[in-house]
Amino acid sequence: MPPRRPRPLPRSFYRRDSLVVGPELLNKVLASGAVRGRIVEVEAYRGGEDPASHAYRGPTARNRTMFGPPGHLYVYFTYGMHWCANAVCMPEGVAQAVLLRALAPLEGLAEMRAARPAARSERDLCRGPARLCQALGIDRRHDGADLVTADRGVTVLDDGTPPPEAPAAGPRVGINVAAEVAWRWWVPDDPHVSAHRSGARRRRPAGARDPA
DNA sequence: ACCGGGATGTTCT
DNA sequence: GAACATCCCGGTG
Repeated sequence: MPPRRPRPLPRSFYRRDSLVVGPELLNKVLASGAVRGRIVEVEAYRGGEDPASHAYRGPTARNRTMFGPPGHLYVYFTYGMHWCANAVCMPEGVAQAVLLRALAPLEGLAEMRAARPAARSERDLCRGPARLCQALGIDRRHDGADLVTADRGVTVLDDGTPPPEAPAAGPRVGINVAAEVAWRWWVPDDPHVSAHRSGARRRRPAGARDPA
């Protein structure tokens, strides 16, 4: 029983630093039409100051949405098969964003299951940045979508649930630089938070031989 | 539960 | 050619 009727976050919410927006996005609701989930895990990326950010070396065709106005969705393709989604922060020209890493499914569970046949449980439906995009049908078509006007059906809603008073924090997942900063936040004890895979899993180059 | 390896293609060196 | 803001499956404990 949410204290009030869900409504999209205003543009001003996103116009701030991703280190502030990140933890404040916890417990907001990501909606793609009628398919919805509560945001339980996020990470901040900070453009030119952040070597792990796609925007670290300046604008490219891929990352241009990050340099655009706040409150839009930056969707990128990775590992040859997955889409991941971020909320763009800060005024136009400053490339910051918050990666949406996990949701607790709320509505449209049947559609999520149909979109994610590999998920073995409700818990796995949106546990991970690419999984949640798959569950909500987010892909290339949504890069640049406006979260405030919901021009492509995707938005972030405030239903009155406040962020956790003391969000859990730790290093970001899956990166090999700037691993010391704790720019990942999650709702403490929530089972839908993605597993932190310890250590950088380095792929061996395709032709590399084992040490004899 | 935890771990390792393969999938798959765009982007950048 | 290598890296990549990942996921899935099959192995083992």
